[in-house]
Amino acid sequence: MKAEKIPEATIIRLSVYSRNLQYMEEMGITKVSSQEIADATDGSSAQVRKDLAYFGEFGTRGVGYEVKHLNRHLKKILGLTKPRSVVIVGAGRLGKALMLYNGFGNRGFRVMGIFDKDMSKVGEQVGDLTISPMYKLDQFIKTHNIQMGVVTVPAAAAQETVDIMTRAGVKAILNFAPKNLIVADDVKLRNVDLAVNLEVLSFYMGLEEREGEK
Amino acid sequence: MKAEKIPEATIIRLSVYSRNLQYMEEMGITKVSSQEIADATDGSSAQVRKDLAYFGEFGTRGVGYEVKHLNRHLKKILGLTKPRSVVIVGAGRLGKALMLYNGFGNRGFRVMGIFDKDMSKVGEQVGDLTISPMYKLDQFIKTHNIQMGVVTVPAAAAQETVDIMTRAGVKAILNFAPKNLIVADDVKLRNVDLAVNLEVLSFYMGLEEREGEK
DNA sequence: TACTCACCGTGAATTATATCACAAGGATCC
DNA sequence: GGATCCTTGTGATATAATTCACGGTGAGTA
Ligand SMILES: NC(=O)c1ccc[n+]([C@@H]2O[C@H](COP(=O)([O-])OP(=O)(O)OC[C@H]3O[C@@H](n4cnc5c(N)ncnc54)[C@H](O)[C@@H]3O)[C@@H](O)[C@H]2O)c1
Ligand SMILES: NC(=O)c1ccc[n+]([C@@H]2O[C@H](COP(=O)([O-])OP(=O)(O)OC[C@H]3O[C@@H](n4cnc5c(N)ncnc54)[C@H](O)[C@@H]3O)[C@@H](O)[C@H]2O)c1
Repeated sequence: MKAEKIPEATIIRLSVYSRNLQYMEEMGITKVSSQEIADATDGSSAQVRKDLAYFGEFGTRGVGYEVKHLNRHLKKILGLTKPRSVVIVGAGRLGKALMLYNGFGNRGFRVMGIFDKDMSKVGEQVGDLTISPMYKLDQFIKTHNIQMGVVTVPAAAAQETVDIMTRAGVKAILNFAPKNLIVADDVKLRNVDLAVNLEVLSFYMGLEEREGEK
Repeated sequence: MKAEKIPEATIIRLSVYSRNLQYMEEMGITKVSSQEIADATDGSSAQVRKDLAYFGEFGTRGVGYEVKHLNRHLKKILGLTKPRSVVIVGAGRLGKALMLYNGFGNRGFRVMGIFDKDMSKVGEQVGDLTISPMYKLDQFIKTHNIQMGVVTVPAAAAQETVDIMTRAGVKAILNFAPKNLIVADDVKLRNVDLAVNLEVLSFYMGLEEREGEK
């Protein structure tokens, strides 16, 4: 792999390519061209090839890519070959929905625990896990060597939650709370913000509406 | 407003600025500098000013911005002054969680209906709405002039769902299904993909691990 | 083996986005 | 009312990402 810095947009696309290759694999398709990958993921074939070029040469000139082979490499690049252990903190509506989501497991992510502060929820069964109290979180992360945390607590509690997680050793966090969180440099943080997504859509709708007025 | 093309990244940041200005407003803070906005949203002050500059001049040199005034303008830009009506299709775990989410309403989004194909779910109460059957969706969108759709059905059903929505007149779609959807040019689509987010985190964790090996 | 074809891999050109740095201008104080 | 701050607004500059376009190379064919 080249030492070059890789755009995050490339990583996002690799994940989407991999998902589509997965579908192709399941459908029994064995070879694919950069153009076909582009069509399936609405991008350009040049973009597909550029993205892959950061990591090596996976295709055969004049032929294309072998679906299984390419997907195996993409999964390797994305770190999906070794299982990733995850905890969810905040067993509310969203936390439980994520807990019960199947799409999790079949990509190598294992939800090992779900935690909540509310003692009336502690003990409740969610899928095949039981909601645990917050005071057990630190020890749980250390004992089970948890690598990733998902934050589904209210915004006001999000910072204290990630502080506990990172102090215990979590190295990556997916945050659903609408709050800008602060983490150490060696911890990777991503925010999923529903409101922001809706507001971006709302902005573009506004543009169309103004067009219409003219 | 200038006719220039505005980066999507700018729109995303404006939404985040607005959220933080909202908090400031609620805390009684009346003035703020681009630097302070940058600190709250981890960006740079130059970035904040550039973003705002696409839409006009909102500050006072030597002083900064009036929180209320700036936030009012940002909301206007984002189209949050007129209420946006929304339907959710797919009353599963995720659809219900979104339905019951408060963060929706206080930014001008009104969930007007929730639909599902499964007749055993139809009639069920979710918050103050009742789950409706799919055959009513088209008429509902037309009658209530629904502008936005949220897709929380399984991937296999996502394309047919957006087809119904767009044919009925929906102009913007937020899709949670892990599927690349096709929509007409005048319909704005955004995808929220949990798996992609986790995989991006996984990738960066992989980089750290390789560092460690050296 | 030689010839053709198809499609990858990649440097170069283009376009987009972010940062820098400073002149412009309003507020405040004497 | 003039001098002094301070922070905005913005052109210029730097960096990053995408698209273009074509040379290189393996596969298939006869
Ligand atoms: N529900 C959605 O559709 C949705 C969408 C986008 C973002 N979000 C965000 O996700 C978060 C959760 O949303 P939700 O709808 O599931 O809310 P919820 O109120 O249903 O769940 C929050 C849970 O967090 C627990 N909690 C509160 N403080 C805690 C603490 N300090 N430590 C541990 N647990 C704590 C609560 O007991 C509760 O069970 C919120 O930040 C919300 O803004 C939700
Ligand atoms: N649950 C999560 O945390 C999560 C996270 C990311 C993405 N997603 C995606 O969101 C979608 C929903 O996930 P979920 O966990 O809520 O699943 P779910 O199975 O709980 O809910 C799906 C709902 O859609 C309904 N449905 C199926 N086909 C339909 C059709 N043709 N028209 C209308 N309704 C139909 C089903 O009856 C069901 O109620 C899936 O595409 C999933 O991949 C879920």
